[in-house]
Amino acid sequence: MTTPLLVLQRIFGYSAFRGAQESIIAHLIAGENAFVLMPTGGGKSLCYQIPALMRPGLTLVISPLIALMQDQVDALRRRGVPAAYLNSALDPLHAKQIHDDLLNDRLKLLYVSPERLTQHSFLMLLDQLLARRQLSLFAIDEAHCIAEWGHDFRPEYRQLHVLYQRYPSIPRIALTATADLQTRQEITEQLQLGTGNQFIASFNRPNLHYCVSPKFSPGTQIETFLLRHHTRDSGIIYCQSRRQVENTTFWLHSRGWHSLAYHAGLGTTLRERHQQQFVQEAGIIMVATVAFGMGVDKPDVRFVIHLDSPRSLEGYYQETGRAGRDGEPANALMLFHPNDLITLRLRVQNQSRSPERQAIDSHKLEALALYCQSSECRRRTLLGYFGETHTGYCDTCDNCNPDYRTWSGPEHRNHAVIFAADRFTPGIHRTR
DNA sequence: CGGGACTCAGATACCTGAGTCCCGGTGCCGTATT
Repeated sequence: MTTPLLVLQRIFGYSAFRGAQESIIAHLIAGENAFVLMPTGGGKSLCYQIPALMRPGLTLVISPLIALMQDQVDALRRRGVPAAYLNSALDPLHAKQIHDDLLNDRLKLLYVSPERLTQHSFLMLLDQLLARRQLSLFAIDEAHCIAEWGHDFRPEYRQLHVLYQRYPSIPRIALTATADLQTRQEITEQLQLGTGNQFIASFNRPNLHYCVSPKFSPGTQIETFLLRHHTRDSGIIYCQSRRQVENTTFWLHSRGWHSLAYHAGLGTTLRERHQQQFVQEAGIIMVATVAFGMGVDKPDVRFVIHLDSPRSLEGYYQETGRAGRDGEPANALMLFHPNDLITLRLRVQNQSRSPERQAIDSHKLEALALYCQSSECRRRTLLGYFGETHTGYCDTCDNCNPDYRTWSGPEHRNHAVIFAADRFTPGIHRTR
């Protein structure tokens, strides 16, 4: 008789479970639903992969990106686990093969996108598996996409309720590393997970150090920060627009920094090349839009700079969370100007979304505004937003420790004074 | 596209008007075309 621990040791090669992994796995094996919130690198995947191997039949994993599916399936196959994905990157012959494998119970895990899942033909296939009692578990990876993308960008993310409506007897697990209270509620409702099945780890990342600096001369500020703290480190600079990415990359390059651009307008080949370079080589600065990050596995990212304000505190946490996954100290610097907020507020107002949705977007944005303009411990504010209490005085943010206020230039104390005294110099502009 | 924000030059010490620039970002899927 095999146990989860034996599977963990024999298949995955770890000696012991971490955090809540063991209880989540036991929960799923017993046929219960689960909502799992765990920081990146906390071992989320194992929470459904081990039950997948211990329960009879197929575990279906809903994943947002083809690249993520490929990474996961490659890793599983290397360990000898029969896993596959079904998506548009696959040629018809292979797709047919997987179809056959599914009907003959030769696969333990199948990865698909929500778009694939909601196709009629695919649901018919699942119906067949259900009828043969070959359907074991549904796992929704990166479940925050339901709230983040489901409302306009990828509407199929709001149709995942088909899982419990059509297959009520099959347990569901949703996993993510970032979700505020609102997002958690949305995921739980959308997938009917039940309120008693929540496994929520701490959001605190003690090795991340936070600073919000008034933005008055972004180029100089970035360079000061890099020269003082990160002359040879890998890091990410987040911008709001593709144009800003281009300009900043060009500018950094002209100043002798090894920088690469990443946004969805660059084309698949170039994006893949840049991402691979960033992961494999040391000391590259990736200048990127929100397109960059998900599924990027690089433990030694030493800094994340926000050149423009993100549109929510949730997004900010997610993006800064890509630094310091190795547990070593890493810095999160935000260059903030109140004008950025004005633009974002207008954008929320002008969105053609329901009043309820606008209220939620607005709430998420105002949480960020509070964070930027607060003189309280950043860590306390950030954790408080996610419903966690922290005593404050973390000593590793600019509000707790004066040393952190000089990251990108002279010490800043009061945003209002600085913005009254200085005229705002807009973003870095390419010289023609 | 209309309109707001910014820059710059010129006339005149703070303001005006013309010109320029900008107007977010994320990916599946399938079908049509080289």
